[in-house]
Order: sequence, then structure tokens, then C-alpha cells
Amino acid sequence: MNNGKNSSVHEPAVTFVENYLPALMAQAHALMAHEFHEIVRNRGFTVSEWRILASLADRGPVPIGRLAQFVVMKQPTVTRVLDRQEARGEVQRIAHKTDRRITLVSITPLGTRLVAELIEQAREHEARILSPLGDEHMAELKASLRQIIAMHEPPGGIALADLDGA
Amino acid sequence: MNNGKNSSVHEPAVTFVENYLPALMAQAHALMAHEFHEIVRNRGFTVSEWRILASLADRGPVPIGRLAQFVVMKQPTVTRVLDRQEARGEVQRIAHKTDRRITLVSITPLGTRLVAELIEQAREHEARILSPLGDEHMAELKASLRQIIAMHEPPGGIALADLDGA
DNA sequence: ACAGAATATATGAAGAGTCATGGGTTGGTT
DNA sequence: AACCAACCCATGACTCTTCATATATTCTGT
Repeated sequence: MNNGKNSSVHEPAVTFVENYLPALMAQAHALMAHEFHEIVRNRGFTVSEWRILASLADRGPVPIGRLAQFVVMKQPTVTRVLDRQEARGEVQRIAHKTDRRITLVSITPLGTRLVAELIEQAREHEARILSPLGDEHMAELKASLRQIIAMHEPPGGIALADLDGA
Repeated sequence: MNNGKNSSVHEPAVTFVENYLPALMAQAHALMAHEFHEIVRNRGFTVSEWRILASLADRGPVPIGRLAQFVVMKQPTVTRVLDRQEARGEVQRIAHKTDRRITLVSITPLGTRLVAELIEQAREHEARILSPLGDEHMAELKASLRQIIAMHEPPGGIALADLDGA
């Protein structure tokens, strides 16, 4: 609040957005991601495609809705990105064995090859970016982020591995 | 966490994206922001409009390009959002006194009134979200984020206050 | 004073994301 | 068995964002 304009003092010392966590995170993330996203673009991927491939790279076949949660996108968006990627043979849709409502997605060997380099570069980029922080602060940072994420995942412990239909 | 019902070598224990800082930040941010954005929507603002108003709330007249950096949006996007907001009288464009290329924007009294509540709620929301972290971790987290941001701001110390034309 | 490079914002065309909804499927209840 | 609520993904219509570029202004060197 403090609507007091600039009286005698010049700066409000620290403004709201400069101390608001979501704003800090948005900016820090954007700055980090911006550089790497150029690499992604140059490889012919959009940011969304990269996120999806990177997420699928580790996991087995995943329901589309679940994937949407991981990559922080709405389900219709994921469906459309997957359309493009499937057409290019980077991912594939597989029917769930027992529940025909579910469409599982998995990365193809081609997709795996294509992201492998990007993931490697992402690791390097991350290391380069974060070396000034120091291992300790870095670990603290990630731990805090994981905690924030964990607090928001409503079901008491989402199993990362219950892809029965695979 | 990820314990094994699949006791054997199935899961990579921790996948790439689960340990990749930008991914962690994107997810943590999205989860935090999601809740608050509903409040924003209910007040008739888009997320972009909220970010712009919140950023302008603290500062004096700012060049549009500079504002785009703060709010992490491209300049054309900001221009268009400002069009809407200016039409509603929430912000106003002012010509720079000496450099006529520059268009400065500032929040109006109306805009200030409208965001005041949202900023208050944002603070409360932030506090609620972060209380489980504890003050110390919270401070650490913000400090690390600020450092990451600072590392990316190229000029040796961007002055937050050189709005001569104001 | 002038041409050309640089800077700052605006705009037309195109793209990506989202909302609301539809079609198809499953599971529980009567 | 039939019904109905819940569920999952796909799709049309729309909005928001972005890319490429235009327009206007300032700066720099000659």
C-alpha cells in the first residue's frame, strides 16, 4: 500500500514487484530460459515442443492429461502440440490397454535422439548459469522449489509410476 | 517422494525435468500463480494487465520498452495491453519531454485504486503460500532469485530511476 | 547540415494458447 | 440391464501473443 508518493526520498527502496515471489520467479525463469530457448528454436522446436519432449524423455507412456500437468500447459494445447509432433514421428499415441478413454503418449526413438542433445545442452547451460550461486545455495534453491511444488500437488502423493496400460 | 512399488531398476529415481532448475521454477511459479490468477480474472483483469498495473503501481512514468522488461513480455504485447488499459483510464501515456521517440506510461489514480486491493491480496496470498517454508528459507529463496536476475541484467547496474522526462 | 545507423513504439499478418463443448468410455447405482 | 455421473481426449471459435516490419525520432561522423 503506502500510497505516499516520492516525498523527499527518491526510491521506495524496494517496490512491491521486486519483493513479490511470483514476480521474482517469473523474471528469473524468463531470463534463464530466454537464452536456452534460442537454442531450442534453432533446432526447429518450439518451447512447448521442447518441454514435452524433455518430459517424455524420462518417462514411459503417459496419459495426455497427466502430461499436461507436468509441462504446465492446458490439455487442449498439449493435444495440439502432440499432433504436430506425432506427424513428425517424434512421439506416438498408444491406446490404453484397459481404459479406452485414455490416450497414452510416448517418445519415439527419433524423438529421443532429437532431444538427447538438447537435454545435454540444457544441463550444461544450467551449470553455467548457476555456478555463481554455489552448490549449497543451488541445492537450497531447488529444495525450496520442490517443496512449493509438493505443497500444491493435492493428492496425497502422486505416484509417478502407475502407467498400467503401458 | 518416488518410492518403488517397482522395486527393481525401472524408474530413473529422479528424471531430468525433475531436477532441471528452469523446469522447477516454471512449475512452482505456475502452481503459485494459478490460484491468484483466478482472483485477478474475477476482478476483470487479464494476467498481463495485472502484471502491468502491479509494476506501474510502484514506479513513476516508465518507457514502454523498459516496462516490457519488467513484466517479461514482448514490446508489441505491452503496447496492445496498454491500449486496452489506457482506453479504460487505468494508465496513461505521456510524451517524454526531450526524446520524442519515447512514450512514457504511468498508472492513473483510477488504476492505482483498482490494483491496490489486488496487491494487498497478493501479499496475503504470498504469505499464506510461503508460511510452510519458514522465514529463513523464504529469504534465501528470494535472495537466490534476485541474484539470478542480477546476473542477467547486463549493464553494470541498471538504474531504476532515470526517468528524466517525467 | 546530411546520410546512415540506432533507438523506441506502433501495426498488419500469422501463430500459439485457451475456453467451451462434443463424442466416446467407464463405473457405480438402481 | 439401463441410467447417469464422472472421466478423458479432440475440436471449433476466439483471444492473446508474437514476428516482421513500418514509422518516427535521435545520434554520429564527416
